[in-house]
Amino acid sequence: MEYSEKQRQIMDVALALFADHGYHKTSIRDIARAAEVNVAMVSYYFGSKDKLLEAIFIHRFSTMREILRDIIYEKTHSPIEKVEKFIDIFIDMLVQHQLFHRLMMRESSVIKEGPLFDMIYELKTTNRRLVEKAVKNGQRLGVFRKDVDVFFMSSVLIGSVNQNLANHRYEMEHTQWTAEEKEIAKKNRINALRKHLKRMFIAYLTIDEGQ
Amino acid sequence: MEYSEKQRQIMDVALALFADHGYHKTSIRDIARAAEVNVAMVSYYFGSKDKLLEAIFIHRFSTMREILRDIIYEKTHSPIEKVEKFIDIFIDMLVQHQLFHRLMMRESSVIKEGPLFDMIYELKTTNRRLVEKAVKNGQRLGVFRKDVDVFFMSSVLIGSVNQNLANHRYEMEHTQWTAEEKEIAKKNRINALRKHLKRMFIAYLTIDEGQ
DNA sequence: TACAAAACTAAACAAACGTTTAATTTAAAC
DNA sequence: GTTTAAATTAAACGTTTGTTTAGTTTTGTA
Repeated sequence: MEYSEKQRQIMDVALALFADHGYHKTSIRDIARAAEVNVAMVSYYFGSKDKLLEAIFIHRFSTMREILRDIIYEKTHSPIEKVEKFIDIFIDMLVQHQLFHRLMMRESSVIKEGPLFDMIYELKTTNRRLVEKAVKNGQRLGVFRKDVDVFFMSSVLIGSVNQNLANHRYEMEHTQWTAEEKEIAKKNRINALRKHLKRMFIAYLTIDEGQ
Repeated sequence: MEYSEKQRQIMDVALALFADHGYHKTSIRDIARAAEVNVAMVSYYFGSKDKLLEAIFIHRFSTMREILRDIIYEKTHSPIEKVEKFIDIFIDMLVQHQLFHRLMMRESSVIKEGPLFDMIYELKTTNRRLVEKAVKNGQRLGVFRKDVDVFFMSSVLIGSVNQNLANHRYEMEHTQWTAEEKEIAKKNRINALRKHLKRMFIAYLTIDEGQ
């Protein structure tokens, strides 16, 4: 699916507004105003507001799919390195697509059917399968323990990163830092997130039960 | 603040609809129909739709505040037991108030000011302070490591539980189990969540760096 | 029973919503 | 330069929205 510059402009503006104020709170007139186009253009190009959301999802999903697919082909030496690499790529992905990620997380709690539901379901399943693959690899090599809950692990991965970013945004609302200071604080926070998430996962995966 | 039976009925119905379909997607007429009252009653009792949401938040928050406050007075023997107890109470709280928790999580991403923002901010801060207290206690007794990131830990706690419950709901949409079977599956899932979350936290808190 | 306050109702309100229409401008092709 | 299709516009469409009004019923009190 190819989009003209104007179509992409509408999609980008809509994504930002949807992420900031929610899908239903954002009106087509809000989008048109921010994108500096006529209100009729959204229907003209995308058919409807729902279809616009769907177009945004399809567009962003194809990128995320590629990133997740690339994780498999990452050549690493040990199972631990593989887990660390996985976490790095995963965090990079969510940070890079943070607006879309926020939108998806928010709407996923009320979407119960249709193409968007299927896409989100696919993403969650893919994510879980990749975690499972990495875990089983480590188990086969005798590095990881046997009784690891993959459902739990994938929940922790996406849930922790998501909550960490959300909390950080919340705290930033209370500060009066400059944009530059906020950028530095964000980088530090993400680096801390990487470090502790890796440590926590590896501790959970390798620790001996016999205490 | 005391509410009559009818007022509580409206609040309960509204909470369920808000949690299931989102605040902005749910109309006052939807609420009135489900609660079997006249549309004007919502404005009559609560003033406006926003105030109704606020009333729901205030009402549920007072309960959650009490639960979190009780955690401090939990008498336990060791720091590890304290962490385990904390996780148990926390999960109990989110499961018991799962509708409200879903609503709060969803709306917290778009609420940027006002009384609801302040309440959510307070809850996050309280939660983090309690985690900090438990961690420092363990550090003082030489059981936990020194370089623990409390911001990270509180994010992992709420994020993991939230994501786990959300994923479980997502998977349930695809099955055709009976209500009873779903209830059993849910219980099992929550028990697994308890077990693995405790194990993971304790592994992260106690493991030696010198590997 | 009389009365005042509270509870409740149907109807109407203006505003905002997503979408469509009909007309006009722009761009491309011949 | 003419023609044809695409892009763009302002205006209007019918619904739905949250809220208010004005009137009725119920309830509690003296």
